[in-house]
Amino acid sequence: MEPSKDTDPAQRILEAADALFARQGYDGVSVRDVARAAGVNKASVFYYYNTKEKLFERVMTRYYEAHRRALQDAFAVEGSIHERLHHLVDGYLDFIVANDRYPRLVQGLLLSGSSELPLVSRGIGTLFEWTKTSLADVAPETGPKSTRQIFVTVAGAVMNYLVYAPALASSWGDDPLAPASFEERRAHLHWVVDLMLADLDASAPTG
Amino acid sequence: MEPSKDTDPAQRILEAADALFARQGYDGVSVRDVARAAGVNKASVFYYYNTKEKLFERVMTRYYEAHRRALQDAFAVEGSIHERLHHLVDGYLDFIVANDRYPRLVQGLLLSGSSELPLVSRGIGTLFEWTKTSLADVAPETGPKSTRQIFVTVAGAVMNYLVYAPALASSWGDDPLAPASFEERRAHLHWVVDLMLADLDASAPTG
Amino acid sequence: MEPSKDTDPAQRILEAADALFARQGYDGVSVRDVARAAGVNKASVFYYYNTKEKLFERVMTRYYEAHRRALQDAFAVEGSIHERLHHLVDGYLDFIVANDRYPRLVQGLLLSGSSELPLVSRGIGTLFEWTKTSLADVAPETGPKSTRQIFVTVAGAVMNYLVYAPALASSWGDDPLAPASFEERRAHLHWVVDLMLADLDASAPTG
Amino acid sequence: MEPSKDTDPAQRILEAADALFARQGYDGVSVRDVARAAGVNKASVFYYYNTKEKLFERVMTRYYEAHRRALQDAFAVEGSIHERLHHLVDGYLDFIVANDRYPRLVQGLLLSGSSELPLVSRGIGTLFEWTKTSLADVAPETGPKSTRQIFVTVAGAVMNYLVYAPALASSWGDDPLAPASFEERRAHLHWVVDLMLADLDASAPTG
DNA sequence: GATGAATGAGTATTCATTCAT
DNA sequence: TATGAATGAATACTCATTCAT
Repeated sequence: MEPSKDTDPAQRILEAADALFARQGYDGVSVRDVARAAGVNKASVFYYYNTKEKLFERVMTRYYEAHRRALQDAFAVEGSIHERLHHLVDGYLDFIVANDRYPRLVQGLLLSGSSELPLVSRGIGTLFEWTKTSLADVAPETGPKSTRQIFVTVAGAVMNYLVYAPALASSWGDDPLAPASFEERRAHLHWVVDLMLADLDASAPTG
Repeated sequence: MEPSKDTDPAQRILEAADALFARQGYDGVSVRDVARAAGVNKASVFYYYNTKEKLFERVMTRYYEAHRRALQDAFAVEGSIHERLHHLVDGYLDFIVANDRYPRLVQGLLLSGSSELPLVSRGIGTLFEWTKTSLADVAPETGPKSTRQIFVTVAGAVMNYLVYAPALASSWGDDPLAPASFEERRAHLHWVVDLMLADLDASAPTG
Repeated sequence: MEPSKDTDPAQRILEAADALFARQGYDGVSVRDVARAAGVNKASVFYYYNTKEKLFERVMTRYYEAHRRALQDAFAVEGSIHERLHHLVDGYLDFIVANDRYPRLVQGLLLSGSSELPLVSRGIGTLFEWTKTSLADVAPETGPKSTRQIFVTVAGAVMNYLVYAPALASSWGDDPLAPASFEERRAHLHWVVDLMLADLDASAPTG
Repeated sequence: MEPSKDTDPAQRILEAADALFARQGYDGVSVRDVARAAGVNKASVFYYYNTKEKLFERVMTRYYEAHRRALQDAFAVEGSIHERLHHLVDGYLDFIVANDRYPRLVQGLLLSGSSELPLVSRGIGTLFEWTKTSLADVAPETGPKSTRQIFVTVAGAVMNYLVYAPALASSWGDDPLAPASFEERRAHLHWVVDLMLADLDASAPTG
């Protein structure tokens, strides 16, 4: 947990900021906290990142990049709609598992009314567009079974799991953050997606 | 939105705090902000609520109360499992629509690592227990189709809609906060719940 | 320790203020503290005593009165110089024992550079004059054996005992505030006074 | 008295705090006062000393150190009991004269019921132990002529002189803080100590 | 006679940020 | 490249006091 003194200070600062922002939110973290956690002087944080806000942006930008790449890869796979959607969900979930601070950071942003909100919106928008493309022939544009409703449900089901986990831990049984729980979650999401797709196929066999 | 000078100042403070905490989060709001928004002296906030934290607790307690009542009523309805679950989802959604700041407040709490977390956990836990009772004969305790997975998905689908709304607005088409959108959302949730219940019935025809 | 609700509120306030000022000093006590300890509304303190400062003055005035009376009585006794001085010391000590908050209050005043200082000075001055009268034929006006030096030593020896007591308790053995300790102190003071008087008699047998 | 702008700010702050705390007591001094008196920004006080309390502790610690050294030196001197006690009194008095704020600071502490009280107690306790050692063969452990009674009288006679001085000034004649007055005081204390020792020798001729 | 409500001025402390070195 | 020193503005909170009732 101690910052290894021999790595790039800029990197150490970024990593410390990442962890702290995810745990306590933007307002809950002071530059002093970050500096201490990174094992550098407070002024160094400003030396490398100019302002607290820009530091936060850098933390987020890394994730946006990784997020975009992960979903692009997942989307690029060939196959049936079922297969492609499963891939998308899996890719999303894998990304979240590998970057488990991301959901908390994004939600924090969503709640703060920050000026960064457009960036998040754009990220979500892109994902939404891909989903729309995937489901174009299957789901309607509006209505209870519309892509947009499905999207919110599934995206929320992926993201929210991580945010709710601490509050669920007590009534949950197993640790919701243990690998086994993640696999159960993945299977659950596949089940839900399959149910929706099957019903869409059945009710609109025209596509 | 301007505070009507002739209503109870304690109430005006509470309402202002409610709005501000929901919009900017606990750390993002200063007592000065609250006082200004309520049109009272800063010291008056302390006169009525002693500390910022207690003020926040009062804001939350009101919601917890209302939340509990809403769900209790929804749960008390007789009928088949389908009907009862629909009622539960409807009650939840109605509550959220009527108290549209609540999801943001709760999420803010979940993200801040605040000391109030246990209170939220308890609230979520209660709701989880009711869901478990409702689904006792239908869904297993663990696995992809378990009550706990269904619970996270459905509860998240209800709560998150409000949190994501601002980020979705641009790629959404209609305003996600318009009454019509809420009804579409409600129908969607019913659809999803029905799909899951139907599949559970089919795969475990014991009920 | 609870204030008996049926006594005069003005009295209850005065008593509470007395105890608190003695324990925590003027600045260490808030009007809220006094009101709470007296079991009255904060505004009542102002109703009866106008300001915190005037309340403090009232607390002190009571003591000045009692102090003056006690010493006057002690001084009025006929007899030899030895006897009169013993009486003075005894009267002083009795007064202190009966009003054990007084030394702390006076010292607090002395240290605060308060505007009440002249009042204290006057009280001490009176006592000094009496002592001077008593010793007029025995002790010189200046020098190591002067009345003024004797006065400071003896007065300080009486007053300070109460102020140092809490700090002494640990290395003392017995409780310095127990009655037996007070009697030991009294005997000690008599011893010291007698030693000084005897020496004065011996060295200046002219009086 | 004006802070010379070119000396170490930390030192200037300490010196200003020292003077102010001695004059007005801990509660009577605000950090703003200290900063202004030291000619630095208010935040600088916290930069150097973290909290008002720690600043105060630093002020006191310096004195404790000096106090301890002064008395240790005074005690280390060889000679008869008379000589050693004279040295102790002289050392104490010299220290007080050189550090004339110390008595007021200590008394302020004694009167505030502060949490630092144990530190003062320890300081006084050490001095008491030395006195006990010095008088072991001469004075009893309890009773009117006991070391503990002598200690309180003499220590109080030294310390209190400085605290009473302002209140005495008017009825005193000369300025009690003038060097000549201090020498008169010193001689007086020697006289008193000698009287007590002589009497102890006479009544218990074992030494 | 007594008090609930209200407040302006003040408290200690934290913060993001700048800058000389 | 890195940092110790310094600060203006803000923070939560307390206080003695006033006043309408």
